[in-house]
Amino acid sequence: MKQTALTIRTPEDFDFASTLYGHGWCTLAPFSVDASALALEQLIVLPSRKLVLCTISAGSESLRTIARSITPLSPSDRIAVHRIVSRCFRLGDDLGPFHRSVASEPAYRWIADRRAGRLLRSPTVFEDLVKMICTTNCSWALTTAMVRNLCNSLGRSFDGTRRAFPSARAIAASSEAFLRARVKAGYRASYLLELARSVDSGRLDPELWMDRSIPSSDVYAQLRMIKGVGDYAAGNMLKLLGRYEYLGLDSWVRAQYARLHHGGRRVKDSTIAKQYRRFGQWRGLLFWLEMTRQWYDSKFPFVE
DNA sequence: GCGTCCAGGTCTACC
DNA sequence: GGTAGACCTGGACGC
Repeated sequence: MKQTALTIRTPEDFDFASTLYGHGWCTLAPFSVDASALALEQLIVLPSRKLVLCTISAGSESLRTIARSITPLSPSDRIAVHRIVSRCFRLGDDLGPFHRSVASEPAYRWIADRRAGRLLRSPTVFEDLVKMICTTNCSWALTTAMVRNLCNSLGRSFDGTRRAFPSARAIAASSEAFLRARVKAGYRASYLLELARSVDSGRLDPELWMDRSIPSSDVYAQLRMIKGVGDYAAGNMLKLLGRYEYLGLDSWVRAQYARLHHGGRRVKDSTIAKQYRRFGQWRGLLFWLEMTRQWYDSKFPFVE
């Protein structure tokens, strides 16, 4: 096994724990967390098709990344690791305007203080989209099981114990019956298969949504055309694309909003939307952070 | 042990 | 455009 150490510089307003634990993505394979070492383990597939197991932790104004691979990494492989880790940890996102806009309000000053707002994402938009569909209409435990099953049954093996997230081609080559029986995706199986086949054939290229010149409303509309992607999934996909104009409401945040603002009484979605309208392009991010504030005040729920 | 409910929703048919 | 019912799974809960 070859080992390569990389130091990846982070922005001034970056915080490792806030990014790692800001939502549940760190618990979805092929991510895993070593809570005692405060490190993220991530198995990634490079453009050269090499598999690299990365252990990422906080350094001094940097991410300390140990990359393990079967064969040595070439200079272009090292650049690819740097690019993928930076993308997952949202190092290129400029949250300065957001932090400055909320710092003037006492209730939200903690967001800038905690350098919160970077939501961990996967190496590809396709991977995030598959995972997002797996969060719909089920418990978080089932989501983690479905994603783990996808990796274990269709992902490439690194060392016999760890498997990467499967490519669109690998999922496309499976079948609905397989995705139901082995992945336990249930009725989502047909959605995942159709999505994977669209991406594999080139009919759909989710990476295009990273282009900031495309209006968010257009990306949202394209997401909503995908079977299995409704308001919740589309809204939260946009957050992973760095677009925060949609709230992405689900039963958990609705209940949380009711607890925080209405003594537990449920309110209409339009009431929630009205409450956050004044935060403009940042409303989706501010909403999510307000709903999860207790995680930052006490303990992140994903820490063992 | 068994039945029911519901969880980080979405789709389709129908009105 | 709004709504009812169906849809996989698995854990929690009541009996």
